[in-house]
Amino acid sequence: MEQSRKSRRVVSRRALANEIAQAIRLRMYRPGEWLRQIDLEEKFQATRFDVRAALEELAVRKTIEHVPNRGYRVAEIDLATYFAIRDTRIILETGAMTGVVAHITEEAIERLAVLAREFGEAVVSGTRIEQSEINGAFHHLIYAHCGNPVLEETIWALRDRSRGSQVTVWASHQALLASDRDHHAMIEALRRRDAPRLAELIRHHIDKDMVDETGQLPSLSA
Amino acid sequence: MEQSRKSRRVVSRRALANEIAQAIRLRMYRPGEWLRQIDLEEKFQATRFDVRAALEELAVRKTIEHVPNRGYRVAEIDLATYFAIRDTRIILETGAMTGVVAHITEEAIERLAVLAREFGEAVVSGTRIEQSEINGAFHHLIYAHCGNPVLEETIWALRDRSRGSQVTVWASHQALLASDRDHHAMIEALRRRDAPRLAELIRHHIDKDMVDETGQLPSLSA
DNA sequence: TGCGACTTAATTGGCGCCAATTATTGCACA
DNA sequence: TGTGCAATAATTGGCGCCAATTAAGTCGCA
Repeated sequence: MEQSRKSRRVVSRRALANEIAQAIRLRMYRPGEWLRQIDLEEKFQATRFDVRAALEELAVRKTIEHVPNRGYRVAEIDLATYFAIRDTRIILETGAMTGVVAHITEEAIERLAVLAREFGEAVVSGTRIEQSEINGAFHHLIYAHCGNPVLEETIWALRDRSRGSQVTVWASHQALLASDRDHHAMIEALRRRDAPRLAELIRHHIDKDMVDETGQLPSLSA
Repeated sequence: MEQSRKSRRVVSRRALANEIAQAIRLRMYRPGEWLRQIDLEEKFQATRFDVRAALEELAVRKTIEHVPNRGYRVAEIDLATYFAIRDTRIILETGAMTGVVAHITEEAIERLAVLAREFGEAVVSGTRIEQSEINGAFHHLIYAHCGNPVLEETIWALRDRSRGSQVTVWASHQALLASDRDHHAMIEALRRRDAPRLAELIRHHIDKDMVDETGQLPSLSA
């Protein structure tokens, strides 16, 4: 009981950074928004020191950006870096597919099928956040089976980095339905252990998710 | 004059971390070696606070590892992560080649040719550190022309991470000579804008540099 | 003489205070 | 009424001190 304050600290070094990252993922903080240290202190029940350490970690991971004497804010990435991240993701995530087909188990594929079904349901009756979380879990589970922890980690870091943008949320219902179809096609390719096909699907998937919504991009070009 | 202390601080946040990273790259600190904060304080003329921030940053970047209440030490990576980094590097660095042949200028290729020649000279009459620096500059210059800053940065981060190992230093003179030949072959392929050939050379280059020396690997398996 | 517990020394790491910087508000003046 | 300047308020960030933890050294005991 009397350790309630202290145990909080022990966990916080990395965990607090992840909690804040999670909050950014869930869009509780929008790109461009300032993260005031005092607010975070009480919101996450942490000391100023821990908050600062967490913010610094996120700044190193490029999830947020640091402006001296101004503070930290959710990185607002421009179109050029946006495409740069997309292209890098394509290289990494397609490159992971040979490993995935080599290592993934039948059980894992079944779990993926369940997630794909859940995503399909969330498309019609779920919130944006639910859709995003299930989609994240789906892809996370795929890359978790590439047999290369470093690759998995690198992929995840880049995905987190691209969240700090307005374009990652699906713009249209059509895009959501297309994503749903992609997921099922991926499972099909996984069952056949067809790495090239999978890579092509992934490439298309990333491309679409990140480009299909250029309709709302003008707000970014400012 | 009176800002001598302060200006030091302004630079330090990121720069001090890079200075320490550089020192690790140059093997002034060996894998497994503890980085004592007091030593770093006077060695780099920084405050304890800055040293700690820099160490934390390097820990986030996985260049060093942090053990609570013990301190920071150069990460001693095991064989499995070693191969994981190698495979991820191959995916990224070969994937960058299409961008490189599309964006690199003739002047840049000439500068690469100069570096390749310098490396060839360093192989016979230079120190290990000189060889390593020229080799780094050569590859850095290549990836600087891939037209994708994010990709370049990711590649560099991974390269830094693999330094924390005994196997990155060239073991044999033969390996050095082979590296030298590879460099010239790369320039040849660059002149012909032959991306597939370049990718194949890079793959072989990484593979060899990192595997050819398994002869001294037993020291790692401990 | 070897092993274990205790004492001492060295190192790390948490945290709060205050200075430095920046944003905001209000006021005077054109 | 609009604009520029000055005072005020709020926020960030540097840093030193000391508690907590760990490693090393020492002594006693079997």
